[in-house]
Amino acid sequence: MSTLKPTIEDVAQLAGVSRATASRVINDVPGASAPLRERVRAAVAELGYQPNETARALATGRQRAIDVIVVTPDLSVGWLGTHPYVSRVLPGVMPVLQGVNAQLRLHAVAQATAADELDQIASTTTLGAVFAEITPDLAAHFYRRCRRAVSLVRTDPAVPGMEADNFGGAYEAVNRLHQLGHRRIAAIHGPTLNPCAIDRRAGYLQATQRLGLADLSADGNFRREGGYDAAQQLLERHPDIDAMFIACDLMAAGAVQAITASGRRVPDDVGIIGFDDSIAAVCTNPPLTTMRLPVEEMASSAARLLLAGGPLRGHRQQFPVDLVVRESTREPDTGRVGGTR
Amino acid sequence: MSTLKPTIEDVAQLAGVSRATASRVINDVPGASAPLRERVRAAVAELGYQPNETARALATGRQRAIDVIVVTPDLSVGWLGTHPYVSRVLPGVMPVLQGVNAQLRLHAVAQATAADELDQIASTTTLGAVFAEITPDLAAHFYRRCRRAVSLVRTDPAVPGMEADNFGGAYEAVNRLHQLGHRRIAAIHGPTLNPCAIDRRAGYLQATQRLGLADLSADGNFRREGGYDAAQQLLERHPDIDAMFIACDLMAAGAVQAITASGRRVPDDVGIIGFDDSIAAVCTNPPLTTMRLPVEEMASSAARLLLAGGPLRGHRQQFPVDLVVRESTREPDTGRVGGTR
DNA sequence: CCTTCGCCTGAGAGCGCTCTCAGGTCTAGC
DNA sequence: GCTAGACCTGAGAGCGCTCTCAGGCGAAGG
Repeated sequence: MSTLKPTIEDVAQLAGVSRATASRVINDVPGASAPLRERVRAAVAELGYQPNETARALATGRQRAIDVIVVTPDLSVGWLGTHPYVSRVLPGVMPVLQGVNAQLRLHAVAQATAADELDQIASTTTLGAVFAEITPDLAAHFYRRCRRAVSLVRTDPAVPGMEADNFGGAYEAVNRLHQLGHRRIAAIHGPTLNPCAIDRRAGYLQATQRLGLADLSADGNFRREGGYDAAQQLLERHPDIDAMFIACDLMAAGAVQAITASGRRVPDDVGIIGFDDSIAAVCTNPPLTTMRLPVEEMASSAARLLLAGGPLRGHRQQFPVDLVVRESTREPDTGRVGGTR
Repeated sequence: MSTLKPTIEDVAQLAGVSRATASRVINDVPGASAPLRERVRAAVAELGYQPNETARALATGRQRAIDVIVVTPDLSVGWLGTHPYVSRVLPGVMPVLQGVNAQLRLHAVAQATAADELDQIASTTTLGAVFAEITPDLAAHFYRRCRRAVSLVRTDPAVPGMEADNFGGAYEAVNRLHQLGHRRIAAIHGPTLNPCAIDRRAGYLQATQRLGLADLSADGNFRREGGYDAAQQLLERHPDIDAMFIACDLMAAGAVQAITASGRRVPDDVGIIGFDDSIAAVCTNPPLTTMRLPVEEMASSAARLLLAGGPLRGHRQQFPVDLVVRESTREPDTGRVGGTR
C-alpha cells in the first residue's frame, strides 16, 4: 500500500490471503472460512478500505444505480425538476445513496413510448427502480421483467410498494370539511388514469355518500391551470358550493385564485383542503390546509430497500396521510355560518 | 464483434488498426494520420460504437461528472430539491448530460465547513463544477484550485460565469412600479452575503435614488417566512407603502400573505413585483408579476461549456432578466389611485 | 490404507479502455 | 549515401475488481 487509496490487493496482503478471498468476504459471498473472514474484516477496518465502484462496475458489467422513473402523459423535460411532487422524490433518494457510491438516474418517459423505454431500463437497472409515477400495467410489466422495483404509487398488487393512504386521506379531508359545518363540498380530481388520483377520488366519493352529501366533482390534471379552470366551472354550475376538496396543492393554488376572482373569500365563503403539502401549499394566499403525503420518507424507504439488495417480493409498507391545518379552512367551533356572502 | 455492444477492439479490427490508434482518434488526440483517422471514424459510425464510460473511468482514474454545488448558510438536505431556485438548476443540467454518459453529482455544503468540502470536491471533479449558490471567495478558491468551474451567480471576476442581470432586473422592477404610479416603494432584500441579493439590492437602491424615492428596505432570507415577517414590519413602520419590490418569489409569497392579513389588497393597495419566476410565482394569490431569471438556460449553458472541455478562463455570458406581468401589479394607464383602501 | 467427496483457497484471466514506450518509416540535411 | 530527427503505429502493461477453475487438504467411507 501507499499514500493512495488502499485497493483490495492491499487488504489481501495485510490479511495474508489472496485477492479472491478478500473479494469473497467483502462481498459477503460463501466460500471463505470464519478465521479468514475475520482477518480480512480486520484488514478492511485498519486500512479504511472502500471498494472502487468503477472497477467493480467494469468487472461485473453493471453500474450500481437506482433508477427513478416518472411516466407522464405529456413529456416536458424541463418540468420535472420543478414539479412539486416529483421534485420531492429526489431529495428522498439522494441522501440514502450518499457514501455508498451508487448513482441516481432519473428517467422521464412519455406514456406513449413507455413500454419500450421501460424494457430498456429494466435490462440495465442494477439496484432497481423507484416508480414515482406510473400506471399499474406498466409497473407490473417492469416488475415481471426484473423483480427489482418499488412503487411510490399504488399499482399492481404484485409490485412491491411504499403506499400512502390516499383513500383515507381524501376521506378524512371530506369528513373534516363536514365537521367544520360545510355541506356543499365539491372536489377537483386528478387525471383519471393516475392511481393516486383514483384513490383520492374514491375517498371523496365514499365520504360524501356516507355523509349524505351531493357529489360535486370536476376533473383536473394535477396542474395549477387545471385547478383554476375546474374551480371556475364548479362555481358557475353550483354557486352554493361552500368547500372544496382538491386532489393536489398545485391545483388548489389555482382554485384559490379562481375562487377569489369570483368574489368569494377563502376560507370564509369557501373552505379548502388540498393534498400533498408541497411547496405550493405555503405559497397560496391564504396558505393551504392540506393532507400531507410523506413523499421524502417514502422515497428514502424505497431506496434503502433497494440498496439492501434483499428480495422484494410482496414488500408493502404503509404511510399515513396526515392533516396539516393552515388557513384555507375556518377554525372549528366558531359557529360561524359560511357560504352566504 | 458479436451481438454485444461493440468495443474499441471491434472498431480497431474493422478499421484495420490497433486499439491504441483507435483510441487516439476517438479521443481526438494527436498522433494518428489523416487516412487512419478516416478509417476509424468510418468504423465507429458503421458499428455505432459508443465508448464504455466505466472502462474509461477505470483506465483514467476519473469519472466524467459535473458537480453541482450549493453552499448554504444552514444545511438542511431535504430542502434542496424543493427549493424553487436550486431545483431549477438540475433540470437545466440533466438534459445536457443525457446520452453523453456523464453523471450529475449534487453537493449541498454548509457554509461553515465549505472550504474543506470544496477542496475535496475540487480534487475529484472531472468535467467541472457548476456553482448554483456560493460566496465569491469560496468560488475563487475553488477555481484557483482546479480551473474547471462555472458560476451561476456573480462571484470573483476571475471565475467563469453565466451571469443574469440581477442589478438591471431590480432596477427595472422599481422603475416599472414607479411608472404604474407607485411612490412609496419598499423592498425586501435577500441575505446580505448572497451575491444575487446584493445586486438586486443595489438595483433597488440606485433606482429609488434616481427617482427621488425613499429607501424603504427590509432584510429577508430568501424564505417564505422571512418575506412574511419583513412585509409585516415594513407595513407597521410605513403604513403608506403602496408597492413592494421583493428579491425572490418565495419571500413575495409570504409578503402577499402578510399584506392581505393586514387588510390591504394586492395589487389595489400594494403592488408587488417579485424575482425569479419560480413555481411560487404562480401559486400566490394573485399570481405574481415577477422578474424572470432564466435559470434553466443558464444551467444548461454552463453544463455544455463544461462538457465541451475547452479552457474556461474568462468565459462570461450575460442573460437577460425579463419582466413577466401577472396580477400582483395593477394595469397600466387605468389612472386608478391606489393606497387609500 | 486408499479412494471419494466436499470445502477452501489462490492463481489468473478477463472487463474495456488509456497511455507509455519501443520500433518503424520517411524526410531532410550533410 | 548515411544519419539525425520528426512523426506514426501498435504491443502491451496496467486501472481495481470479479469470478472461474484447478489444486490442496481433510474427513468420511470402503
